[in-house]
Amino acid sequence: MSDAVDAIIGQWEAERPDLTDALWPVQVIGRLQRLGRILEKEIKTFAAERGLEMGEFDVLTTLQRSGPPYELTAGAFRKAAMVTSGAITNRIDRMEAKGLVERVRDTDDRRAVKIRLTERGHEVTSAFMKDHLANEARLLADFGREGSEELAAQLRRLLEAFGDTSIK
Amino acid sequence: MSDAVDAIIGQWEAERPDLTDALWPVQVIGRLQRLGRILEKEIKTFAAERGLEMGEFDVLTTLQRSGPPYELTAGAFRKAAMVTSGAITNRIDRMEAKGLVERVRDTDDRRAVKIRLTERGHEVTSAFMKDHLANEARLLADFGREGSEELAAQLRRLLEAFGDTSIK
DNA sequence: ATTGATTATTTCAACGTTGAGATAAAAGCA
DNA sequence: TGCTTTTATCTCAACGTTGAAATAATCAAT
Repeated sequence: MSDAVDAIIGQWEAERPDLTDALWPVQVIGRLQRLGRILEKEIKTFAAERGLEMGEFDVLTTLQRSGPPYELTAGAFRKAAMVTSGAITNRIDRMEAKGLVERVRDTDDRRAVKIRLTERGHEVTSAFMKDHLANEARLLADFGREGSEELAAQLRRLLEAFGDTSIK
Repeated sequence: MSDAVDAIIGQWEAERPDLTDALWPVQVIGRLQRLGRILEKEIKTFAAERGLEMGEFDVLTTLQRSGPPYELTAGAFRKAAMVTSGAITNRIDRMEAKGLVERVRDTDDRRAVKIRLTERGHEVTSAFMKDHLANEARLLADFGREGSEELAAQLRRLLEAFGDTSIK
C-alpha cells in the first residue's frame, strides 16, 4: 500500500537521486504535516458549525479542563496555544464580546490579566465537548482504537524527543 | 514518561469524568496537532532564513520533484498544497516577481495556466534541498532513524484511512 | 450551431496571526 | 528611595489565507 507521501518520495528519488539517502525524514515529517493539515481542517469545520473560530474553541476547552476557578492568564494561553500575544488579545476581545469569557485584573500582579470562563462559556463548552470527541472518534474509526493506542505511544516518544513535556 | 497531551487528558479526566471513556482519540489527534504545529514552525523558520514564505517553499519543491518540464497547473498546486485558489494566485504572483517561476498559458486549454520553474528557481531549490533534509534529520536525530521508520509505517496506515492516497 | 453547464483562474474584501513597539507594573539592586 | 531590568499585556500595521463573485474558456447536448 502507498500513500501521497510515498509518491512524493518516489518523485524525489527519480529527479534527485543524489538525495535518496537523505530522504528518510520525509517519511515521518511529510506525513505529520499532511495529517496536521487534514485534522486542522476537520476541527475548524466542526468549530465553525458552532459559530466558533478554532482559536476560540481552544481557549474554551483549555479553560474548562483547567478546572475551578476556570481562569488562566493571557500568558498561559499564549504558551498553551503556541501563538503570539497579539493573537491572544484578539481572541479574548472577540470572546468577551460574545460573553464567553471575561477579563479580570489580577489583584496581586496588576500587569497580569486573568481570563475567566463565564457561565455562558461553560454551557457552550459543555454542550460541544461530547460531540467534539465523537467527531474525533469518527475520524479514527477506520484506523481503530487499538491502532490508535499503538500510534499514540510512538507519538508520545516523538513529542518527548522534541521536549514537549509540559502544557505550561 | 508523559508529555503535554498526557497532562491534558489528565485534566479532562479530573474535570469531566463523564468524558473519560471518550477521550481516547485525543491521544492521537492531540499529539498530531501539536507535532504539526511544532514542525510547521521549524520549517517556516528554515524557509524564512532563505527569504521564502512557506508556501513558496512548497511550490518550488513541488515543481522540482515533478521532473521535466518542471511545470504544473495552478490547480495542481491547489490540490497538492491543500489551499484555496486565491492563495495559489497570490503565491505565484510573488514568486513571479522574484523570478522563481513564470506563468505560461496552456496552448491546448487556454483556461489553464502552467507554472514553470525558471533557471533561477531551479538553482534556489537545488541550493536549499540538501540543507532542508539535513534540518529534518536533525529534528528526528533523538528519535532515531529506526523509530522513524516504524512510526512512518503507522502514519501511512492512518493517511490511507483518511483516503490521502494521491498527490493529485 | 446554440445554449447551458462545467472547469480554471483571478479578483477582492474580510479575517486571524505575526512581530515589533508601546505601556505599565513588578522585581532586583545599589 | 531611586534606577534599571524584566515581565505581562495591548496596539497596530503588514502579511497570507479564505471564500465568494467575476471572468473566460471548454465541454455536453440537442
